[in-house]
Amino acid sequence: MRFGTTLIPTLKENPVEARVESHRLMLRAGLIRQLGAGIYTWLPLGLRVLRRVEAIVREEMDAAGAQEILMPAVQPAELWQESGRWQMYGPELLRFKDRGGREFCFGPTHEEVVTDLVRRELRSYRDLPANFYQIQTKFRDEIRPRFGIMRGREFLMKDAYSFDLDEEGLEQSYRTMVATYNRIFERCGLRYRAVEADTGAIGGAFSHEFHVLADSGEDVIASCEGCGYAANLEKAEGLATPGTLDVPREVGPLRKVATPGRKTMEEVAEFLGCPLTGMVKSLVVEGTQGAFQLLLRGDHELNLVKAAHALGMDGVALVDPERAAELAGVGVGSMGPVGGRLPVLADSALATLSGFVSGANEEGYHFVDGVWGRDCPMPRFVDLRNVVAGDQCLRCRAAPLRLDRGIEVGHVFKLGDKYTRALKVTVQDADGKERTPIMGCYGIGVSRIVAAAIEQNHDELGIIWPVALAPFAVELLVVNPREEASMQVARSVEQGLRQGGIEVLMDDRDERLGVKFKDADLLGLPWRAVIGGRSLKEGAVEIQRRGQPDKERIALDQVVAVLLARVRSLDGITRVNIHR
RNA sequence: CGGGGUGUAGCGCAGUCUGGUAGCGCAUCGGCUUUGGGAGCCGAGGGCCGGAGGUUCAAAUCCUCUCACCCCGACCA
Repeated sequence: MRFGTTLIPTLKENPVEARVESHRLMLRAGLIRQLGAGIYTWLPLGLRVLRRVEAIVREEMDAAGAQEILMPAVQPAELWQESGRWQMYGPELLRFKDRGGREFCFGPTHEEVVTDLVRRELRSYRDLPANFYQIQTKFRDEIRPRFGIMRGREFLMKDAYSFDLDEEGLEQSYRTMVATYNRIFERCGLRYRAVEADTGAIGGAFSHEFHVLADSGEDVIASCEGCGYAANLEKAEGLATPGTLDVPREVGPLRKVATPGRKTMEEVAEFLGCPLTGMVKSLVVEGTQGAFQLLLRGDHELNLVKAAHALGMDGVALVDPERAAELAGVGVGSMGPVGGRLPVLADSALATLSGFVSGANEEGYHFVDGVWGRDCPMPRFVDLRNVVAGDQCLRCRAAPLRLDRGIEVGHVFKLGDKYTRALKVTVQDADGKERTPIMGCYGIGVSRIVAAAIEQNHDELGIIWPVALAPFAVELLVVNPREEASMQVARSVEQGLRQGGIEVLMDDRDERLGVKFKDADLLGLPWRAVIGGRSLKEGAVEIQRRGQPDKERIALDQVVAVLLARVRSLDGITRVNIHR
């Protein structure tokens, strides 16, 4: 492909609206253009990357025995009413009517459609297991789209749905998908981590997320360097590092001390000379089952997902200070477990505390030397907090947890019979009895992978594509395209590489050299070959790996062979063909 | 949804407070020079000032309404 005749509108300046590197670079390198909030056009170069991700996903899904289909993006409301999600889904679901006034939505996901398909077409246990997937444009009317492609409203997703007769079958399907996902992200050349995840409202037993590691990631994931345990922050459990009061000791009687004007944990800790780890923090949450006072160690953070689970609610929210004061009968800076009026739940890390400091449920006072069971009823201790770096791993108890930031690019989970039951799907088993199949569902954010790959692979000059995803493996940079001799060399190298199965981008623009170099750095193709100028005079072509400082001169008759070998060996990754 | 902000040439912005009929840099087009890291000089083209209504002799500028987009906080591939 020729640079000069392709729409690659690179930008010299940084777009003001882009806050993360991937968004900036995708705009600057001319991969995408914004049409509306969270809605983007993919330009030729960006589309090629998208197609590469798709191709890898397809190959691996097909190899795993999944069948590709393509379901409608527009879905009738009836199906969603049947599953109950028409009411449940909320404003994120884009709804509209056709000319006849019939209601539809633009699919944010396709459980209903695929389940409907299966109920119509599959009759027998012999039709199972089955796994259908598609690569489809989805739309979710996000509260706040941001970071460009990373959190757009319209996005490209691979979604797959497995159907099995029983739990063992589902387990097998699930394992296959986890293995497939590992291969997919490895082939993409990304540094990623698979982590255990919360199953959310659907409540299935098992769920994993796949995160591309990047400092700018919106999610936090915890992992153990000893045993390999990894989970997202919502789910991760750890053993808190003991504080100074976590040792059995003689504790005097409960004392009430004046702490005028001290509200925050830090203020009280400093005033009383007590470590944060010896303090009990009270937070008020409210949900469908009412309000509760949650207790955490002074240095810990509440995890709302865990709180909801512990309280048996779908979700809970931290209430604002006014509401908290109203519910607890005392201001937020003065609450404590001793003599409070709300039902209490305590974080496990508090169980070993002897002689804690807490609010006295009286404005301007705190209690010192509180003891569970003596000064207040023994609370129920459960995991309520976010782990912090350095907590001990609960699985192996031999190594600390570390925290990293990640971008969620894949999610697999066991759905169970939620949809097959709601839509009354049955197949006959070997005994002729009707059985309800159980489902697994498996998503990959295809377009998000493109952004995540850039987020993970760039420098101050531009993108540094992993070979597997690069829109082209090689850029041929023609120093002076008006020199017929240069162009002849360029064309023959281009042809040689193409015959070797590698597509190239030839920058044949009549631009100043500096412009072409800058654009080459920005686009970030893995190899750059400079044709012309001083090297060509010596019968050579200069090649350079993007991101590496050293340049090599290769004799003209060797260029094609060398580049082919280099591209094929890079990262040990085979590039797949994206066209036809 | 709440809070803040911006819409003026393809991009980035000034002009708005204090009304007088639109400007700068980059990009584009032409010419000359230059040619291994975003060139220099000369010249040119391009703007219903987001939209609608109002005030005024006169509106990018003041008023009202509206639309879009961006940013900051609670949600998710």
